[in-house]
Amino acid sequence: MNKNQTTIVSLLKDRASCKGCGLASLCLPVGLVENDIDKLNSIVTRNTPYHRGDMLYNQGEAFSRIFIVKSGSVKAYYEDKDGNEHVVGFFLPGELIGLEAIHTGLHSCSAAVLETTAACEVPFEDLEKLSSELPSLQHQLLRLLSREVHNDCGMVALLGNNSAEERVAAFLISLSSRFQQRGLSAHEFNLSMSRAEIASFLGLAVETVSRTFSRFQDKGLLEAERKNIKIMDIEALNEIGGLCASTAFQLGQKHA
Amino acid sequence: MNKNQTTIVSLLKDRASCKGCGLASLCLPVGLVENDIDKLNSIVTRNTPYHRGDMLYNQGEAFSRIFIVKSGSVKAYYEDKDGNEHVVGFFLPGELIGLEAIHTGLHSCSAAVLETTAACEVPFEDLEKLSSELPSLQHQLLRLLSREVHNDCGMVALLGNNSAEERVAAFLISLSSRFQQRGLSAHEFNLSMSRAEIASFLGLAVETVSRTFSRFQDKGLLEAERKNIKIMDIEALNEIGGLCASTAFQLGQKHA
DNA sequence: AAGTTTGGTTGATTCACATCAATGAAAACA
DNA sequence: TGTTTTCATTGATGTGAATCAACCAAACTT
Repeated sequence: MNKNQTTIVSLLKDRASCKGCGLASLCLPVGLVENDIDKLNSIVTRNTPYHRGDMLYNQGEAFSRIFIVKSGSVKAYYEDKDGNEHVVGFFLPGELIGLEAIHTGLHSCSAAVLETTAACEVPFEDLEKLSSELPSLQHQLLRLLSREVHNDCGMVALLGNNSAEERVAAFLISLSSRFQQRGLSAHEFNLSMSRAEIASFLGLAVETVSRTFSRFQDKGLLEAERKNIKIMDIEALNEIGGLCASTAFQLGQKHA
Repeated sequence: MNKNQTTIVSLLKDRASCKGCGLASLCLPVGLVENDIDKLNSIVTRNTPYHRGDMLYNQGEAFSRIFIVKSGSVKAYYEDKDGNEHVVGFFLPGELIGLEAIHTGLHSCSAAVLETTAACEVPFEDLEKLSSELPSLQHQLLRLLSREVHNDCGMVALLGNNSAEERVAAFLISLSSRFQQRGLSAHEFNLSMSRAEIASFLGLAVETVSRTFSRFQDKGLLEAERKNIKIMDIEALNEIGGLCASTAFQLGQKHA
């Protein structure tokens, strides 16, 4: 094996480990030294890719592990007694899924994959154990849980106080800024979720979401061609939806 | 000092420490052995009582410590750019306040006391440090953060999908069960928050909350005499509001 | 390539809740 | 004790978004 081959092999290894992961700056490794990242890596499983409709876990299931989106996207939802689905969150790369279940030990919602998605899996017991050995990891885990609380507070504020236009604008702003954080375009992106899923998440009817998209398009704020969204006037959208939940809540990091 | 006096003194000491606190089974000490509770106790400050309107912290303030309600109650809210107040949560004894701020290091909302209230104060740095020494404490801290996520998810579901009647019923059920958990009556209690604060939290107008109370009263589900609430038919209320956010979310522990 | 299904858009109608307005009753204050 | 202020209730009216309904365009079938 010559030197070049060694380099390639080790690069490939890195790509498939926490160390080489491009999301490390958003995820659990934040603040960890290289040696500790290796320890974290040793408790992480990388599954074969999931496809649209695949479930990470189901409502009612026992909690044993958290998932982290590596690429693709995931929705969290629960089914009510009539079997209606209610979306409570969307997850993008670097975001942790399943945190709501630590408390009771049971998942209170289901997590379904929205498109071809890679995810890391971390047994929670192992994560807890390692966290008590590595203060930095404990710190980041607490921060990520807090991020979730923060974002959910923002959603409560949004759903409690804002109009359909404000909700949709806030949703688009949120996605845009999260894509940007991940090195993607803030101005053009594809939605992995349907209008119905957006509507469910925002507490609106599908028709209202559709009409709001059309109205924004008429005003020249964006161009929506099915799943493809081009944001033309991000300032104006921000004006409508960005500040309504106030500067206090940047719904930036996770859902909405 | 005779033996009786010694006993009384140590009892009083206990009352003012985590060890003797009646809320220990809901709060951070869960799962800790006596010796570890003492360590926890050593980083907790018990402030002189707060009064209605006093602030625990203000939106925008730097985060340094969490609060835990010992008696009384607290609301969390944020002010939008127009100065309107939006309630995002109510906290009862044993519930942790300020968790949303760990992530950014800044409080994204304000916390105001609703009635004469005692609260414990825990410097977060100390709590983190102690948590990495005591795995049980780390575990409970994670559980309490997760409880918050869980409850907020429930609120998102409630606000996104349910009618005014369902929201008010769910709110009352939630309070009722939380009072019961704390050894108080599930059937009769006093609201520490105004109708306007309830309305803000539930994303409704004051008038709608008031009318809904009246309608419930007409149906014989409850008797509301200003702040005093007597629940007459908890089953029926559960039927309206309890199951709507499904069995998945018991909004029981924290905020409505 | 025609038929079927699914997802999205648009229009017409309805309704639940917000808003506006007035009144009453309890605290708060002088 | 009267006055002011605040909070809760109830009624009348208006409206934003849900619902109902039709249609269109992709995407999937065979």
